[in-house]
Formats: sequence, C-alpha cells, structure tokens
Amino acid sequence: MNLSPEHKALLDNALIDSGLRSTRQREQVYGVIMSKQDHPTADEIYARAKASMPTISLATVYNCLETLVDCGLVRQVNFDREPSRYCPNLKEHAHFYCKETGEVFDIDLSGQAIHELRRQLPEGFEMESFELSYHGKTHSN
Amino acid sequence: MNLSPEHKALLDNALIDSGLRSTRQREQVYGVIMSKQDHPTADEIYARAKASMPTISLATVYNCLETLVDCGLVRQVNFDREPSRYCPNLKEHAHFYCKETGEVFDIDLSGQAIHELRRQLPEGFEMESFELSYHGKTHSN
DNA sequence: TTGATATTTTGGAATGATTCTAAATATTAC
DNA sequence: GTAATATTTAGAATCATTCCAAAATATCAA
Repeated sequence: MNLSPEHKALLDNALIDSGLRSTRQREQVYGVIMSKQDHPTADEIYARAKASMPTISLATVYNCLETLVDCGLVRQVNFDREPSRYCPNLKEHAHFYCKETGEVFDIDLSGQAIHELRRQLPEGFEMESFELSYHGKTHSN
Repeated sequence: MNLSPEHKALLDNALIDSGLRSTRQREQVYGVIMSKQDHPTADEIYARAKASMPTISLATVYNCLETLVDCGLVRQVNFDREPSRYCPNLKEHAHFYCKETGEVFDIDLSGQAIHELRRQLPEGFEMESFELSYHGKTHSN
C-alpha cells in the first residue's frame, strides 16, 4: 500500500516503457517491497500484500514480481535452492546470508572491489551482471 | 568409473574422516564428476553413472552428491533457481554463466581480488564462504 | 567365515516453490 | 461506452529434490 508519489511515478514510467499496464496489484506488490528494507520471499510478500488487499492471489504476486524484476525495479536474489527473495536495493551490491538466523544483509561494494571483480574476467567473457553472496555468521554487538 | 588411485585414496580418506563407508556408488559418482572438467547436473551425473553402473538409482546419485559435498570433495553450484550443478574444482574460484549457451566456466580469482572481497565485510560479519557468479555472453574466438 | 549391527541403496511416493491454464475481470484507446 | 487487449485468479501441473520403508551391503567382533 502507501506507495510514495516518487515510487508511484517510477513504477508507472517503468511499466509504460515496457508497454505494460499500471494495475492495483502491481502497485501493491511494489509498495510492499519498497516499504520495508528487507529481503522477503514471494510467500512473505503475499502475506503482507493480503493485509491490505485480501483478494490478491499468490499467482498474481508471482506475476507482479516477475514484471517488476523484468522492469528493473526490484532485484531477485537466490541463496542455494531456497525460495527466491526480492530486494528493493538497486545499487550494485552483495548479500550476506547468516547461517544461524537466516537473515540477509546488503553489503555495499567499493568501486575498487567492483573494478577488481570485472578485472578477473579473461578475454572473451562479456559480463552483464554479477552476483556475490557471502555465507557465515553475524556477531550480535 | 575409472577413478585414479589418488582420487580413490582421497575419497576413502574423506569418507573415513566423516565416519562414512566406501561404496561402489560413491566411487562411481565421484569418478563421474572427476573424469570431466565440467558442471553437470544431478540428472547428467545420473545418466553418465548409469552408463557403467546400470542399476544405480537417481536417489542414490542425490545421496552420494550430498555426501561428497559434505565431505568437501565436490562443490555444489547454483544459478538462480536452476537445477544444482556439481563442480570438481576445489580452488576458491568464481563461475561465468553464458546466457546464450547455458555453458558454465570456471573463473580464477587473483589473491588480490579475494582479499578485496573479504575487505568489503563490515565489523560483525564472519564469512565462512562466498559465491561469485558472473552472467553474460562469451565471444567465440 | 559368520553372524550381529549399522549404514547404504533403491523405487516410488511426497514435497514445495514456481509456472501454466483458461475463464473472469480490468485497463486502454477510440 | 465499447471493443480490443492485458491482467488477475484459482486451481492444476511441473519438476528438482527429499523422504520413506524395505532390501541389500559393509563393517566388526568373535
């Protein structure tokens, strides 16, 4: 729900650019993702979306998520073969997965680090994107 | 099949260290993975293993793969939510996934790059492993 | 060897995230 | 408003993987 005017405009423009329609459900799903800085699964997004739109279906949540990812408004993040998670942070960044709690944290990457990553690719490999995930534990202090 | 004596010893030691038994099936599956420098899925490993052990079952292939991964003899590699692949290369390295052909390539990482990756983690994040995968296209020349 | 015991293998059923389907509904352009 | 098109929906289907319980095998001690 409560999508800020900026996000609403961002969404509408992205949809129009892709020749897609603006719908209540797409707004709702986008709103759910933008309104909390975490990494929910489709099920979690479904639960949050239903809170203020009780008729939305899980299939629609999946449809909307695919649309949002394709439009570049949301990032899909996978850890091993666990259910996909969705990330509102569009900056080039990495993720840290805590084995103890299952929590996921965004990790900022320095320009130097990103440069170094690109540097590793030999001739003939044309990178379009990369995914970097750390696994481990977090100290609670 | 045809597991080299070195690999056979490696496997047996690793199994004993973990309190597990050496079986024909574990040897077979390990042999299949070590005998070709690629990134097969469980299905592909099953097909290759059956060629010289027609009675092996898919469930056993999955069991053996889990064992080998747990023993640290083989790496499990995931791209998005595609079927898991298995990698004989135990060096710390990255993967390049070609969107056009579906091929997977090992990418060596310099010590500097690995150091830079570790450097990105703030206080309180204790890394145990990382996964880095590049997506893009490969020039064929 | 020969059991006795624990582990492993096996085929088939179960699971669970995701995708598909086809009908109902909403959005857009005129 | 109406026609044309896109989207939503509930439920069925998919498919990689895991679970199950029975049969086979490996290990160990005598």
